[in-house]
Amino acid sequence: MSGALSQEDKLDKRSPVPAYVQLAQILRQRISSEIYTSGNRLPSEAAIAGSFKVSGMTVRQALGVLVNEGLVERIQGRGTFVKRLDVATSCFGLDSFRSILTDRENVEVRILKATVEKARGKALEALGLTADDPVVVVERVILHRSQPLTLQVGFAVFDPESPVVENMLDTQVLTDLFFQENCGSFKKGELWLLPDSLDERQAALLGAEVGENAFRLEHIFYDFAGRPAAYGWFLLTPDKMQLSTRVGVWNE
Amino acid sequence: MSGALSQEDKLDKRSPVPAYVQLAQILRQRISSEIYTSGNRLPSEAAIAGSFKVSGMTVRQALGVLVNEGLVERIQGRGTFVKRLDVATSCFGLDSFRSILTDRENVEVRILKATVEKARGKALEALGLTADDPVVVVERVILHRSQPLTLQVGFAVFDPESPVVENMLDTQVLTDLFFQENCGSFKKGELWLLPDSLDERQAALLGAEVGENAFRLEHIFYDFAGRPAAYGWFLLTPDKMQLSTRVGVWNE
DNA sequence: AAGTGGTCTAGACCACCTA
DNA sequence: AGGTGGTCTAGACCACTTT
Repeated sequence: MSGALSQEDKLDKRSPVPAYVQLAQILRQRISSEIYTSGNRLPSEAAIAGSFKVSGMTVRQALGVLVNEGLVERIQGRGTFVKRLDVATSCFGLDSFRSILTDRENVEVRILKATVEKARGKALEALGLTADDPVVVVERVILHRSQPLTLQVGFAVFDPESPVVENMLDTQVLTDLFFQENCGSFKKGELWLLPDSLDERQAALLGAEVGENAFRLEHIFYDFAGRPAAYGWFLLTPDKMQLSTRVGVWNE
Repeated sequence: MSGALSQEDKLDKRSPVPAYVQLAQILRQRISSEIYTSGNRLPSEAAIAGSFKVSGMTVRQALGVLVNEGLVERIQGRGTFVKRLDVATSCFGLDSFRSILTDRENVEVRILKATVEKARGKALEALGLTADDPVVVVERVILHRSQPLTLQVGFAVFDPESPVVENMLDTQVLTDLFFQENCGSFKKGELWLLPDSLDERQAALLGAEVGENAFRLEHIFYDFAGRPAAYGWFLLTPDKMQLSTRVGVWNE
């Protein structure tokens, strides 16, 4: 067994796999097999560089990979340490939602409502408007393979000269936030995730049961002048958007 | 105005702020002010290095910062491009939950139940046991400033020699996953986030209303042999764990 | 004082893309 | 062929921590 180990403990410099990736992999395995143990120090950069006969920069790059994976922590003047599992540093991505939306030929958008109304409630506040300013309101159901995927409600400041209004009325725009194809008009955005449950109308539109638990994904986007320009939310049942994340050593 | 701009377009090499951070900031502002626009190419590494009189490595480091922020994308052979806003690349962290749990002097754990039972249902499946194998079941309420924060239910394989069982019965262990102080016994873990609503008992324990929407944070942890060792979940109302994230240019 | 990681230089060669 | 980013070297100096 130690033969197999020492074999993996050398870098193949002719390999197309970069040296720093190979090195990261070796160090990852040493963490996984408790050669380097939780809370303890790894050898110094110089020591690793010497033992693998690579430059300091290559070691640094390999350790950077492990830092990004949350496996180690580097402290100036002290060293590089194996991190303990830390649930709170993990984060939940929207990949499963995106993977459905990017399947474009099977996605269909059905407009339920597209009107100009007087602003009130949360949309008024989020968009920084004064009472009764006009806002564009759009409500859509997005379907995937003819099955309801999500109900989307959006509000935008009504400004006939703004491209945002055009975009709001376009069937594509909000899916484009995910398709990443037509969203140069926003500088930044903020998103919130909330637990919710479906009322009668929402359940009917999504083909789900009344009271069923769902995610509510709220969003607000700002234009390049820094003004809030679009506010709204998506309603999604959790089978349509699985949120999961991993911590610790998975890529051994 | 152009005077102010050109002033910021030089690096202060005597500053304690690293050159690559200053450079990233300048490039970020150029994206924010649409000097570099969505979808278009930035100057090449060599061009940036020349105009700021730094080495290629410093430019590379600065661009790496912007890549991590999701502002630009680098494509080998083509160049570095300003990314359009992309909701689906953002992710939700558990910082707000952690910030409460790490306020240790105000956190209190109240054990509701700690028994050994026969495995069944989801815990049996998650832990890879066969029917009626014994499992440790622990149920707790965690309070912050004497207010109920979360209800936690955990299952662990019953193995008298395993430190996990000891830990499960310890009032501290699962909060330690967050405190990051006593979790060297797990190699990896997986987490799921789900929308849920509180039943009568849960609502009473959490001082909330029956049917109120809540997050359910499920977790499973594996020991260094790769075996599932602990499964369970947290129930939390969204006021106790705000999940938000940002995309685009925020640090101008 | 010695050891650690953090920044930075000034090159080199390669893989990839576009023309 | 020429330009782009990706990897890598072999150093240098600095800031920080520990002894």
